[in-house]
Amino acid sequence: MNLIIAKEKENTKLPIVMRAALRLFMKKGIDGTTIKEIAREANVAEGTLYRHFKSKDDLAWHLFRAHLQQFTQELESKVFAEPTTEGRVRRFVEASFAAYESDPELYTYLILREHSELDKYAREDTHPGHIVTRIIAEGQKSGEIKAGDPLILGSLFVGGVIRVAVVKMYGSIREDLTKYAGYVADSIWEMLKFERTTNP
Amino acid sequence: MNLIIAKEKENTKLPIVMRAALRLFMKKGIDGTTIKEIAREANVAEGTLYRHFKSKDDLAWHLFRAHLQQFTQELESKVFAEPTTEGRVRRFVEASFAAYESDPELYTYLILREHSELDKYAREDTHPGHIVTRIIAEGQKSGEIKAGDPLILGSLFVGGVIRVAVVKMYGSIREDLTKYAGYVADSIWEMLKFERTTNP
Amino acid sequence: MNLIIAKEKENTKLPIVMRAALRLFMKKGIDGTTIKEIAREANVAEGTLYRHFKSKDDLAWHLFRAHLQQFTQELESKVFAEPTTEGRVRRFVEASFAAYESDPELYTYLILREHSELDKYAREDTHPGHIVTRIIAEGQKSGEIKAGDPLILGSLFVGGVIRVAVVKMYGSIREDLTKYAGYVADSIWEMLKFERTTNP
Amino acid sequence: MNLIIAKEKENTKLPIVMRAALRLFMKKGIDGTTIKEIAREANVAEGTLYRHFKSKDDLAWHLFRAHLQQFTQELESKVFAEPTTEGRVRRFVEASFAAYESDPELYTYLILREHSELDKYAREDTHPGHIVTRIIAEGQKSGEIKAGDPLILGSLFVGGVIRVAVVKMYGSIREDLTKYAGYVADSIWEMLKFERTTNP
DNA sequence: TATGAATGAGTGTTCATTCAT
DNA sequence: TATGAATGAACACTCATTCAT
Repeated sequence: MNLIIAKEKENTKLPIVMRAALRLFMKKGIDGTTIKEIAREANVAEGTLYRHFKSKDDLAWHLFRAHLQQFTQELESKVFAEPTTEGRVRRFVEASFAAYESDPELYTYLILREHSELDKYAREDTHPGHIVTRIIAEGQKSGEIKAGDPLILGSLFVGGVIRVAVVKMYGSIREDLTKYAGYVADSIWEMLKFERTTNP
Repeated sequence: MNLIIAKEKENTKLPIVMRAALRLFMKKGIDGTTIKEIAREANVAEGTLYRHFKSKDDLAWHLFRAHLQQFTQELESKVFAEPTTEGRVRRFVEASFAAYESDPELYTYLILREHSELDKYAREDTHPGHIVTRIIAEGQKSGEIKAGDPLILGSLFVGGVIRVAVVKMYGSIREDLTKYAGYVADSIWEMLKFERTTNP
Repeated sequence: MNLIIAKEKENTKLPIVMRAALRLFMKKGIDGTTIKEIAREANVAEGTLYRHFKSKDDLAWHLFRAHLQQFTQELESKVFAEPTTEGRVRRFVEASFAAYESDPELYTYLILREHSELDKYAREDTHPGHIVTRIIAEGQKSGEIKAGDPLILGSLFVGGVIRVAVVKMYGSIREDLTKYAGYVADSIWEMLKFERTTNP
Repeated sequence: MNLIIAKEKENTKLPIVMRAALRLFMKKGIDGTTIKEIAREANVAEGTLYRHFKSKDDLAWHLFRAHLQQFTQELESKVFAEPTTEGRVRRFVEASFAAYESDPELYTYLILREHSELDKYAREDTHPGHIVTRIIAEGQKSGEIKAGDPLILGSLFVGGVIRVAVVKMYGSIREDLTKYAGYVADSIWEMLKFERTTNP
């Protein structure tokens, strides 16, 4: 997981600018970050930003949209490569935690922070929450997952995964999240699975 | 659940101002909201705000801190009035959903939005996540909850609850959340409970 | 001839700001004048301008439109109070020169400078040129003025008057323009009048 | 009448750049036009402009000065080739209108627009107004033109000619100006000529 | 000669805050 | 207590100009 847009124009200052903006947006929010700060963090003149983006909002939006889309697509293809629902749940958790660890700044910006500044653009349609809903819905059809509104079950699932990452982000967890992936996946599976009544 | 500070001085413009600020902060973030907007929303002159608060930050912080503390305390006493862990889980879910429904603006401001602007003040110590961690830890001691890092299990628990509220906030859920409380509590309990092996 | 808008709110800094802006716009053009300069000239903070006008353009436009309209209306009523066409021509010249001398800054801003910045708004409809065209047209109908396109004759008339003021503005003329009014009116009248062929 | 500087180096991008700048300066003023816009209009990179001109001001000034000088000189020699004053007046009007029609953009830039941005350079010395003043002065000496301040009479003369062109520029006149040259010249001559009293 | 990314001083504008009324 | 005009530092953004390629 890495800044994809930045790779297009590698011989300009674009990647440096994007990484600087990402770091600051993540830490202080979009409204809370000034152009001056981004320029300073990137060791670049203020005007340089405007060669690549029409406005600060445009920068924030590109950073958000393109990467979230890519992340969600990769996640989706990984997850649905698994045949069983239980395997899919496990994969989702593993891939999410791996993504966090491989680029905590980007993952935090995309998934963990609520950017009310971006509400004016539609934000929900590419969220990984949709993948989870699909896992649930298909699992219910095949009888692997218990009955219930997929939106609710999906929220319990994805909310748990996100929250673990948030707690790590705030510093309460020291170890690599991937260490917990198995345990987390098992726990979530207990919640979702269709309980076959055992015979007397 | 109601704006308590506001009740202290009912004959001034304070409650109107606070409610206006809350609504705007929730919708557009703290940095994204201007004093002018708050004044306009409250039908008050700009200077008037400074009779009641030292600064915009002060307003945001009071709004946040006092209500979060009150909310967390009420929640804690309700939850631990229950003797069994399963009952506590149920109570937590019910009270959270009820709080959302009784004042969605306040709940969103306190719990659902990440306010990076408030990071300068400590924010974690009064979060309902702490209640959950305590439920888990005590439940493990009494053998009702399965083994595992309470921080992780607590995150799965509280993350699920929060996520359901977020999804409702974004408009994907129509019904009153309290309708789902039982189902959600059951599901979470499946995830947390100590599994007694049924057979010899 | 004086700043009319400014009179509405005499206890604010509005009149000072308008006069300062007028002076600078006249001297350096609208685009060539900065907000900082206006503020400095008016001994006022930059932000103050924005309490009274939405933008620099808005200021320039109000300054232009309202005063041009008032000037044109006053001129029109003065001119058409005269019964004869020759009297009207004389009145137009006198009133124009008097207006220049009573407030050269305002007259220059309104009439003498071409503000390409204001082209986006319609500019022609309230110009004194329209008065002149009407004088000509009515004079032709009554037989006092010779035949010919009123637009052309009107342009010769008003262009001459304007040019005299421009030359004075650039400093080539020392005396008060009103001194020349009679001579100028006579000259223009020679150009416009219907020439009765004198009998042998 | 054509862009002469442009002809010097016909194999470079210079003429295209100058024509583009002229068009934009005329439409939006010098301050109102950016280097980026000129470059875009000329299909040239921004940096390219600086091969040919030291600065934007330099470009504007060259465009103005060289062409105005050439225009004025041509006009002057045409006018004073005429022996009679009445012929000179006629020639001045004809040549001015012909110049407008052959290159309205250039004529507008040179004569019709007031460029306060160029005030820092002396602007008056090559203006066609000077030709007119000379026509008047010589005509008075020879008894063909009536008494009066040549500056005033000249302003009435040249102001009329300019105003007709301005009105055409703003679109109120449809026909070719040269069609009106005779009528305009006659009218102006009525205003200027020495009136011989016809009878005893 | 031509390019266009980079620069940074400067622009118009915003906005939290102050203060005379 | 309440007002809203005034403030000025800070903001997002522009643009003439430079420079490595």
